[in-house]
Amino acid sequence: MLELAILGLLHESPLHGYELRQRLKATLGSFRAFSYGSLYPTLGRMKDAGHIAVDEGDAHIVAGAPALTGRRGKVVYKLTAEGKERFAELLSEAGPSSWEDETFGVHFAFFSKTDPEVRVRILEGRRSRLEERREGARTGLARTRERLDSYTLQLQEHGLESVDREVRWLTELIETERKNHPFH
Amino acid sequence: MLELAILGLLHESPLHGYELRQRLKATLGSFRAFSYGSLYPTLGRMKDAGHIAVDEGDAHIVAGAPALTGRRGKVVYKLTAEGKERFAELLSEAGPSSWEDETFGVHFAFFSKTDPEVRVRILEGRRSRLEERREGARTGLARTRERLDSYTLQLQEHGLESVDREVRWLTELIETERKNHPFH
DNA sequence: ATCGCGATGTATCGCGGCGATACATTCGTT
DNA sequence: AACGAATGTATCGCCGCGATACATCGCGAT
Repeated sequence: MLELAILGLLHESPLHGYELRQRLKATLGSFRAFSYGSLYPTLGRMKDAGHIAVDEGDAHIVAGAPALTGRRGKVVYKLTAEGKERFAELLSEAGPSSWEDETFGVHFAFFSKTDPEVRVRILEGRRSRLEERREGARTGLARTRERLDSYTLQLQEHGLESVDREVRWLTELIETERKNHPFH
Repeated sequence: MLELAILGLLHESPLHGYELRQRLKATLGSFRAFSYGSLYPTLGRMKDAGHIAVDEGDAHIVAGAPALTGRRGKVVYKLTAEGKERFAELLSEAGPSSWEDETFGVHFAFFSKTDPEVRVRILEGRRSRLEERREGARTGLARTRERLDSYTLQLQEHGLESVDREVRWLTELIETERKNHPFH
């Protein structure tokens, strides 16, 4: 999931870790963070997979100095050809079962790079999954309403409203999308 | 976090894993799930910690049968005295820094077992953290508004509205809480 | 009667994200 | 010149997740 975001950002220009995180915050805003504890391991994996390449900045390591462990230079990451392929692949996937919920937001942030048909598919997929979830929750609530104490009840009703709001938001987006791309 | 929920449920009656998960779904509803991949390891940890004890149901293991690895009986978990202490401890913690976001919902679900003063403290803590986050996001958005493409923008604005809604919800809850417990 | 299927039931695996932490450098303010 | 905030790289252990495996049980259809 972070992978998708990183590929998307590097698609525009090479960046090093710190910058990447700033851009991540700016792009995803309030709704998602990503700590360094996610970033660096993910970068490592992507590098191993050959999707990104590193440009070790000026390392400045003085050969003579013994046991000089510190002194790290900036490490700039850039997309490889395989990385671009991978990005396109992830953008079109819309993974029905697995990678859900949070992933949607990340993908949505890169919608302008996504094929219009795929956009609608993803929006509708997300919406129908939320609707399922909502119906399940609704009937569950109706069945157990009496047995729940007031706090649990309030929590669930709040949750339901949130899901409902989300569904309405998605519906608006889908309509707009259809208006702009009337075919499919 | 799951730990808190488990302690809360076992507080009422002993349960085995499957039941526990059903109750988890019923109590937390739409907003949180917890898979078995979380449940069983957590139960294991809690058992090691001495917070719960197991009542191995009728095991039905026939001694004579060689290499009969299968045939598992129900495993019933119940709270120990230490577990009850642990539950009280977790309920009062309200962990300011670390365990946030999702944790709040779980804790809220057990609010009726939480001290009224602590309830208000937790609600206010959650609200102020959300407000911080919101202000950060707001100023960030204002600064970068021009540079963002329309999808990113919509995502962030939707996120902001959601946080706003959440804050309003919390404010209502706090007021109700104060009305019912005018002191503190 | 039995066949199969969905619900009940326990459990593990590897992946990936998280908060905390450590450590080094650079830059602006006092 | 001293100091703290921002910049910068990196790792640690914890925990939750989806997938998967496997076994039993009750029940309705053939």
